[in-house]
Amino acid sequence: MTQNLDTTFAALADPTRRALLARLAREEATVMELAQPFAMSQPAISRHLKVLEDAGLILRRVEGAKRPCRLAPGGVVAIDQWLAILREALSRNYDRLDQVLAEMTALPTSAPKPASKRKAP
Amino acid sequence: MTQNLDTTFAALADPTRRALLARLAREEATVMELAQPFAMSQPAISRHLKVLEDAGLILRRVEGAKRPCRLAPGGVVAIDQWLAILREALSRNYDRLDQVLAEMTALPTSAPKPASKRKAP
DNA sequence: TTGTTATATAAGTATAATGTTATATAACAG
DNA sequence: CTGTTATATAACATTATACTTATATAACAA
Repeated sequence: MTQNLDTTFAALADPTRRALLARLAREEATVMELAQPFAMSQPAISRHLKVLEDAGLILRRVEGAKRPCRLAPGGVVAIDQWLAILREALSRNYDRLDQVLAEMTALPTSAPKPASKRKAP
Repeated sequence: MTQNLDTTFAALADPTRRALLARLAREEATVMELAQPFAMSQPAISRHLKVLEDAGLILRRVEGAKRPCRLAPGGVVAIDQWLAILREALSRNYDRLDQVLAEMTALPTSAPKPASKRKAP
């Protein structure tokens, strides 16, 4: 249940699985309903759904012979929490860039760039 | 480099690469600096960095013989845009749950559920 | 019961990912 | 130029992923 980030990111790294999630974002659906639009066997879809379940991205309930799937929040929450590290760092960099640009504007005709030497033939 | 989601999610699905990104969230670093804490060869780290670069998660500049790496925003932005689909659907589900709970509270000893079949919009 | 539908699991295979060591390239220091 | 440092690439082994078809299970319908 408490999926790890490896599993969750890997689950999202497949276009079929993302398409399944996009479908489930509209409405709950059974395995056959999910499989129908794909040029892929039912066992293949079943395995994709297992990957999504292990990743905390979907939940399944039992309803007779059917197993309707719906989105679960766990995976997205875990990913968001991890991405927060990157978001914070990126926004810090962005602020710093703003500051550098502001300084460049404030000091008009200074030395422009370091200009590193590149390869010789 | 408009990296695709497969590449970006797959890049994040590896603990070594996430650790590299977490390191770069603190500060820019060269390949050797990044490699040093890991029990892994330098070529392995170089390849991980290439994966991160292709994923739009880092940028590298040339500085003499060194190639300092820093975080890039592209990958995170792409992921966020895609996750928006799931977030929206999940919050819709959550609101619906809230509503169901509110109804259950409002009607104490009534018939248990209206149980309406959901259909597409 | 028997047949049908819905789904899961098994076995096999092809491709891709991740690591290794050895080597190539390019800049730097002398 | 020569040796050293920083990084990339090549070749290879190992393991994981993503399919396939065939079959198992379980509910439903007759």
